Amino acid sequence: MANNTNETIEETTSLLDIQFNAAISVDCVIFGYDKHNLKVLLVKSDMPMYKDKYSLLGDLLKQDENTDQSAIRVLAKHTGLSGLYMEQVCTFSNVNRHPLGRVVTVAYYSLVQLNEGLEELVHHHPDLKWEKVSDIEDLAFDHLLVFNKCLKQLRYGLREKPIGFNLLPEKFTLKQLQNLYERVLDIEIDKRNFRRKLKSIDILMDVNENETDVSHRPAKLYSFDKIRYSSKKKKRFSFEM
Amino acid sequence: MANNTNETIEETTSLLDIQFNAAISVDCVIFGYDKHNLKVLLVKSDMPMYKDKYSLLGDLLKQDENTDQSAIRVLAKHTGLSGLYMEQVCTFSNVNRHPLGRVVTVAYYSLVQLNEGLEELVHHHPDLKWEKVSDIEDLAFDHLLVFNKCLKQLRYGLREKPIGFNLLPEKFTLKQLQNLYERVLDIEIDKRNFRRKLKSIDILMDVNENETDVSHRPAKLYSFDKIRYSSKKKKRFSFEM
DNA sequence: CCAAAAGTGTTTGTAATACACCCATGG
DNA sequence: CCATGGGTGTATTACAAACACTTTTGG
Repeated sequence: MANNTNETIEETTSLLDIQFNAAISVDCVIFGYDKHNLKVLLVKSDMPMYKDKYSLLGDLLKQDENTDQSAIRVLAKHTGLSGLYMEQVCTFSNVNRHPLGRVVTVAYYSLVQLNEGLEELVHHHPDLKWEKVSDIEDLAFDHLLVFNKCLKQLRYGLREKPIGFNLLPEKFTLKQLQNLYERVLDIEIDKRNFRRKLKSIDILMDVNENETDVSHRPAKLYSFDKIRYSSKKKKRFSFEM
Repeated sequence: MANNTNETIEETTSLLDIQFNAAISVDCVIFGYDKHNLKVLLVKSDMPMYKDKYSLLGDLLKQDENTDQSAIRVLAKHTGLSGLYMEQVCTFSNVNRHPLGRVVTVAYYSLVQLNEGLEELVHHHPDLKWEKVSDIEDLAFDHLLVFNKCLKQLRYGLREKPIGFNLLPEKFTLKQLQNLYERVLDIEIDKRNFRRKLKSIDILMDVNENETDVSHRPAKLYSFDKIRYSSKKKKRFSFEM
């Protein structure tokens, strides 16, 4: 794919040169879950026409990276974390979506467990905030559109793939997992049915530990068993509930 | 979104100007179904390094259009048709995916019923061909990747949304519909179960006509009842089978 | 011993699967 | 009247949904 002749390069460099080029950006909907609420990391817009509005975290694509790499870079820059779960969602390209020129943006969402460290982020960076998903009403640019699309894809994926674990600590209780599903999907789930479902899917590992520091019967802790999951991945099963 | 002050324009035009820009293209996986096979419209690559290979139909994004419009334009140009079912699938942006320079491409798939008119297309345009999906092994650029992703999304969507009808004529028999599911998903379906399922979903309209020109009992013709479908769309139901 | 949440089974309805014969038409 | 594919029903099984009480711990 890289050993083109000089001839070819000349021919097409010119072809592409006369073509319209656009800036390409990546926008990340960074979902954080703090055991009660699903939140999204937002940054105060630095554009005069969008002052007082917040926007998603993003950046322009660089010459030596693809959009996945760009998204990883944006995540690392703002959260300090790498290896986060991440999905490309959709590309937005309306002609006037960006007031400063033509910018086509590729949207990603990613998932992170909102611990104290991450909550603290916003104290050092006053332009950042974790906004509850249910409180998001208005964003700069077309970012409300982008956000809605990403939220939809997250909800969809949560029913079909074991991605929810990315929003929880390594070890968690069944109640925490159920709460996650209830909060993110905005539904109520019967405790017994939920537990039976999880038992039948059989992708959790009993870590033989209990919750601590609770003033009632402590719950057992589990972790997601990636290995067991991949071994049964072939048969399509649904997380539907 | 369009009344920026001069100040803003100056400030950011310069900001965007110094940024890296890339060409943006749209690539369409145009699926055609001829009652026996699912096929894809391909065009012989005009690039020396990919001679003898075929590629998807695509074009570079123009200044005054978004990628949806660009895809519609590509579809119209090569099939002469408009209003085809179409979905954005994914964006591919690897640095070296295009030998002539940096081109980020947005992939779409679309669905069309392959009638004689469309089959004939390829006689007037010797560079075009309808290739059976099962025969596609190698394509120019990263188009095999693009194609595979689009096929996957088509199969996925077929199980969840009533999009199959876009591959059939307005009026069709239940057998034709079943064949479509079997061929596209590459599975076998029990005739009685299939028919019961469709009856329960209740989105077909009996057009009170029969097949003609068959040397056996003619089958009843149905059409997809869009209105009835949208009226029950709220409850999520699955085309799963 | 009390408060609080953890943990557990059964019943009922609904949808998926497997399976075989009669019917209507053209030739 | 025969060949061809169209059209139909039932029994079984698996899964989803609804629902209430006992157990364990901390204070």
